[in-house]
Amino acid sequence: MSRAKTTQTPPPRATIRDVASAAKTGKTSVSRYLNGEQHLLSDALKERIERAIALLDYQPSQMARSLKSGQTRLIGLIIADITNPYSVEVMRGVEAACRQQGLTLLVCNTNNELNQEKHYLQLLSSYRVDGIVINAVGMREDAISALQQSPVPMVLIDRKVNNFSCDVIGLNNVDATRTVTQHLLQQGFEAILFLSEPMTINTRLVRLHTFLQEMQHQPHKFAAQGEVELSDSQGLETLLRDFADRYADKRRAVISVNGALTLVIARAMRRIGMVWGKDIGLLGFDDLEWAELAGVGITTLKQPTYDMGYAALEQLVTRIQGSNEPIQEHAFPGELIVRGSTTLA
Amino acid sequence: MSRAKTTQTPPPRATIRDVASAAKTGKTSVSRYLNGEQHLLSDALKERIERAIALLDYQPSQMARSLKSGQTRLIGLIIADITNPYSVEVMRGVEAACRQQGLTLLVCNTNNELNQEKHYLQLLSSYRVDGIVINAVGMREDAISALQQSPVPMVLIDRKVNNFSCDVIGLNNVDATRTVTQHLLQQGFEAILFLSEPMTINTRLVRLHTFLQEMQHQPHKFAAQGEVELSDSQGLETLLRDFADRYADKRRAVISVNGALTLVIARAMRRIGMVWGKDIGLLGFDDLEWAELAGVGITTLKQPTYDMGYAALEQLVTRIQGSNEPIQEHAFPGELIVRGSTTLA
DNA sequence: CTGTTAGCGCCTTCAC
DNA sequence: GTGAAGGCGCTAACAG
Repeated sequence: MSRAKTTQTPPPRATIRDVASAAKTGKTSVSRYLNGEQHLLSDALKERIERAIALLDYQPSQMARSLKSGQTRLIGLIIADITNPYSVEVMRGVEAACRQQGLTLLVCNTNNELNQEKHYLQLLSSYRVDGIVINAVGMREDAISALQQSPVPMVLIDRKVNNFSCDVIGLNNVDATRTVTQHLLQQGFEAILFLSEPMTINTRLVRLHTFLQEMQHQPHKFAAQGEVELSDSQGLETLLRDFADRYADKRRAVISVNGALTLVIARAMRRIGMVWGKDIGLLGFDDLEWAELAGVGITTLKQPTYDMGYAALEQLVTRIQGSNEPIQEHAFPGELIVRGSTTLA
Repeated sequence: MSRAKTTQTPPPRATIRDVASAAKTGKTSVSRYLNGEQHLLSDALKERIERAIALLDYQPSQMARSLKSGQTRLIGLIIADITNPYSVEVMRGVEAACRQQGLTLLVCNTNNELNQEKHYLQLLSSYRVDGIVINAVGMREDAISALQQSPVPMVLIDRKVNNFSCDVIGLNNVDATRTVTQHLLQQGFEAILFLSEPMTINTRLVRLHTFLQEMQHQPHKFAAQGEVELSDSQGLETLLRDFADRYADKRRAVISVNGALTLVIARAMRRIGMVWGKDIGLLGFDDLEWAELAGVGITTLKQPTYDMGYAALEQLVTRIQGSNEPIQEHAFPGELIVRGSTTLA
């Protein structure tokens, strides 16, 4: 019966005190040993401590350390949609930078839900993370109240939040949208439909406005716009058909505001037998790993997502270290990758 | 100058003591208030505490709590390759389950590097996570030594590790591989090439062995196998060409051992002008969001990844709660999704 | 019903 | 060189 008990209760983790007594010394010396102040210890003592640590498989508790020091060396990353390859690349960048700085990443996925975002913000705060990188759900004020209070340094990725002043890392949306629009015009497209998910996000608005602005200068060209939920495939098909009908005699193209939408648009086109690169042009923000495999290929505007994540963390670290420089907005350039979908035969 | 100082030193977070004194009471009452023992407090006191908390924007420190209780309510998830959509879905499942259980997820990406894995294992342990879900890098013994020691409950996802007894959640690889092989045979394919990344992972081995075994029973059919690194596009092209040449007069098909490889194979086929669904059959483990868009579509064996992640966490929780039941190996069924690539015209 | 007290594991003066 | 003592923020006896 004592056996059962032994199995059930795992041996409690060794503490610094255990190590100390095993090494026949005090906690202080062990602590010193751990914190690189080894030059203060006699070789004999070092020896003993080393052995005791190995013997007990001792690992200092970060919890206790953090409690004492007030620094957790934990970074929170809040991502709106981890399903999105864009987010995954950002995450990889942030993570790489964290590793390089000896920080640990706490990743949270809000699934594009505002209350999840609030929940995680509070959670991270209660764990006393040293800083937060956040890809916000929206730009409305809901989340801000919670944000603005917090004394935790933050950096926004991609999406700005109204009335909330904070460093932002993102794409140079204006330049990128101009590039994209000009490319389509140069390829001879005459009617362009800008498709977007709901305009609840700053980035989407900027892209749309820039697009419309670019098109204004064009005398005999036509700009159209549509808004769809990712799940509304019916609505999307209708939108596409209407566009094709209205500009039946023009060379037509569609711009997709982001990668997730591009996938949905491509599927819809498939279903209604509209072939990109032949019946219609297609261009999407965000590069896609399968872009070259889909029919004749899909032209994309690639963002340096990994670098953006990396840069976001670096910026965050300067804030953590107490930097008081004015708010930064770092805009990265995009890269147009031309494929078959925008080079009509 | 006092202004500068104020800006630089953010107001220290309120502690339970601050709340207590603001509410003119002791820490205990505040603690009780926080821990749902409100029925023990007088309405007047509750009132005051509530106000004090709101006023100071007080949030209890999880660090201190964990230190006291010995439980962090933190779960570690170690993922071999976060780039892989498979992993992302697993993560989403684990995360959903965590949320449902009031646990917080610490996600680590090992990038398929063994030393990263070891590093993170130790890190999670030093943060005293309550449990770990791990998608191991390999099945060699290197990492195990570190693993086996640990008193932290663990659950493996997808990949088993030799000599390490631990619950495992994964696909029913035998059944799935049979399904896949039989499907190709029924479609009239006569020569089948099984392509895999290096055989460093248990799952891949099982799939290969099952495939070979299934093919043994087939009199006039031919089984071939190849091993490639994802980055070795040259080698892959050669492999595909050789296969096509050797079985020039047979109906040929390729099985890809996982989603990442399927992408690479599809690209290689594109480059050498080999058209799936026409020149050759193609079938891959793991469903891909773009599978229907690539040419005539690619047949896949879909895994219930989200559910697997969810189940993994649930299993982990039973262990955390002290369950001593024998090691479980939960194998989920796969689902064959037939598309154009395996229905030769 | 409420407050006082003693640690959780660690680091850090401060003495020896 | 080394160790003892106090406290980080919190919870849980144990008194009142």
